[in-house]
Amino acid sequence: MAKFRGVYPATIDGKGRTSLPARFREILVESFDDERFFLTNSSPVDLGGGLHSSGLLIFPYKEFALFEEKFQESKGLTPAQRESIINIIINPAVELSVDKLGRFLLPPTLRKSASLERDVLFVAAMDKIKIWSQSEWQKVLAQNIRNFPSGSEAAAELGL
Amino acid sequence: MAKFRGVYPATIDGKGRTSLPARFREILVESFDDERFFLTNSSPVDLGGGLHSSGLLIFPYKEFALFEEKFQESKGLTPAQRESIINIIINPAVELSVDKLGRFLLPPTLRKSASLERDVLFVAAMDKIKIWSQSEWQKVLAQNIRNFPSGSEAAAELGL
DNA sequence: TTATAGTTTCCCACGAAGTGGAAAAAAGTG
DNA sequence: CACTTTTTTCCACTTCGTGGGAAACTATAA
Repeated sequence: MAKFRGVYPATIDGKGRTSLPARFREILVESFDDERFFLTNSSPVDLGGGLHSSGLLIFPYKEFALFEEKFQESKGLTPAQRESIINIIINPAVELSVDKLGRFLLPPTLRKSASLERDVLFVAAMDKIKIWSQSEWQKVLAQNIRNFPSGSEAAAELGL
Repeated sequence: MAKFRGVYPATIDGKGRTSLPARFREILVESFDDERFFLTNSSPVDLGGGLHSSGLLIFPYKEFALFEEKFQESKGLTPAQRESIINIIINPAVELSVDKLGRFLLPPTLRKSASLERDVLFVAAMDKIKIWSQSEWQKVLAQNIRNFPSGSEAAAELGL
């Protein structure tokens, strides 16, 4: 089953709309046979200056139900953690689908909580898609690069 | 099973396409019997002025699946390293194949992250192929040369 | 209930980007 | 040198992304 792959730039227009990259629309219907999806916050990340929520997350329709199930059944979470996940991920999630031109409206509250302005990136994440501001994503990558130089043990172990 | 061998120059055209050297196309179908491949970032390298990601990597289709498996099973990686590999190598990877003239489009995001302009090199790397800007590759080689002077222990040990 | 403002959706249009192929140019081969 | 293969350039066509007008819908207030 084909997964989402690749990173695509996009912009948010004056009305708060953005277009889901064509490739991701295809995968959505071909692999998840449903063009509906859920949009919600992603988990907060620390980019040096404290923890914030700097991205959004798209779940294919069915995947979100699976996620909720997994969450219900998971045993390793403290009550505080459960509450966080409910308030950040589960409750704010909205069901959406794209219009005839492949676009959708980013609900203002989600958009604000991820501080998305004009230039964003759609980043494949296996069976989900992340939406990040381009500048914030650069910071994540810069951090990642430091953890993973070629010639490192990690690289050698994987034949890279 | 024949591996990729040799270094070939190539150029990127105005639309961002480049042609996979004929020899590599042959190997791809003869040794890996599948003309599809995955293109992604290579691991970051320090060329003196800090770490960046200066090349791309082609995995024959099946090899990429094997790589993902190896990654899943590998035990020696810290969570930070795992995240790095996911964000740099795995998620940005795209499946491609060449057109009837042997060309393929370098996806803009990958192209930018490796800073590839016009003149590139296709460099054999066992069961993978690297794509580097010619100028950056010179720097890698210069570095390599310093680590391996003729007359060194390393050279003597191998009868070189 | 109706008026009004604000928001969301639909649709058109244009420019940018991607795809494919013909043909010229360059490189490789005997 | 002549011939074949590969690469590059160029052009045509299609698809995709973006901006904007206008219609539909929602919410609030009169």
